[in-house]
Parts: sequence; C-alpha cells; structure tokens
Amino acid sequence: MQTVAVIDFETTGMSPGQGARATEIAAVLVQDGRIVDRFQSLMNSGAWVPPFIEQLTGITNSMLRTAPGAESVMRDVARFTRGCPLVAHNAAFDRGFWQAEIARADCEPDPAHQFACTLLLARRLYPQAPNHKLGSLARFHALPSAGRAHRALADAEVTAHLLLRVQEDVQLQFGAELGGRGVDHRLLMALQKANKLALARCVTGHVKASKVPA
DNA sequence: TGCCAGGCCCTCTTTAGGGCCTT
Repeated sequence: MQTVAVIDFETTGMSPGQGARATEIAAVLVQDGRIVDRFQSLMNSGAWVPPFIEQLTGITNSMLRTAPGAESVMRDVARFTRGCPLVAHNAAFDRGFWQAEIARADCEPDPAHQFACTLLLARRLYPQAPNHKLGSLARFHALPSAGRAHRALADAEVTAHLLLRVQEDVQLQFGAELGGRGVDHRLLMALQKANKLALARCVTGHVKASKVPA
C-alpha cells in the first residue's frame, strides 16, 4: 500500500515571500491505515521569531540558537519523505514553505512530492463541522491528541489521523463506486478539487480513468 | 498615506468582494 507523508511546518510568519522562515518541521509516514514512522526537528535559519509566534508555538529564539541548520534539516526531511506523496492541513501554506526551504537547501525537487490538502477535503466532506480549523476538526471527530497544538509533530499527527478519517469516510460514502479500490493519493487530490456537488461523479471518473492502461 | 500572504471557496459572481485557514 502507498506510503504518504503528512507534514507540518512552524514558521516565523505567514509567507516565505515576505521573508518568513521555517522554525520546525515534522513528517509522519502513514501506511495501511496507521502511522509507521515520524520525523521532527527544530531548524535554525538565523531568522528572528516574533514574540507573538514564540507565545503561539512555544518555539523561542533561544531554542533555535542551538538547533540544527535549516538546510541540513530540509535535506534530512526530503530524504525521509522521498518517493512519498505529501499531505498537509491548508497545504497551500506548507507547500509554499516546503518549496522555499527545499530550494534554499539546494535539494533536487522530488516529483512524488505532490500535496493533498485535508482542509479542502474536510470542507467537501464535513460541511456540518463548526469550522475547518485543524483543532476544531480534531474535536469534531474526537481524533487522538498528540501533544501541544502548534508544534509540528503534534499537528502533523493530528493531520494524519484526520487523513485516515477522511479515507475511511470516502470509502464508506463511495464504496460502491470504488468497487473495492483503496482511497489513494490521486483520488484525494481529485476530490479536493471537485465541486462539492460532484463528489460521486469525481470518484466514478477517477475509477474509470484508473482502469485505462498507462 | 496606507497598505503590505496566498490559495481557495462562496455568493447578492464571473468586468468582484469577502471570509476562511495556515504561522
């Protein structure tokens, strides 16, 4: 079964385009419906962490002073996730930092590193949720807690449990269309883009497309 | 002077605007 890497960044701000840098990254590998491996590291890019972010994440400037360099951490996490599709909650955010930090570390881009987004999927599948913040969805589905929110490993683990719940619910909801097929990464990427009224059509189309020889 | 993210979704839309979500 395909192994997927769920990642989460903590950063100094909202956008790498505005000079924000990553302060911590975590990746958890999900295979056969469970977490099978974990990677987590603080990363010292030399960037200053604003007080608001120190308070939000608990990651302080003094903690980063002794952390490994951002470039070596990115090389390590790229190696850890090699060949795995990626998943994040609000993937547009993490994708931006992933691409920026990978480029700074001079890593070769991995074609397998395509992002699926649990935020987009949750908006499709759980319109009845009070909102689609990671913490709210964790409460909504009673997902296991993995530690302090706004730390990379804890958030990545919660996102991994949300992903597993999404896969389970897609299977339950569209089992007939899937005909015994698993909920793979390509289907999740198709679903997150599907019009909310066209989920079933999307699944059927994906299954038909999957039957065409490459 | 005032503003300064980006991507996505929804709707009183598409020649746009506002809200959500991430740190």
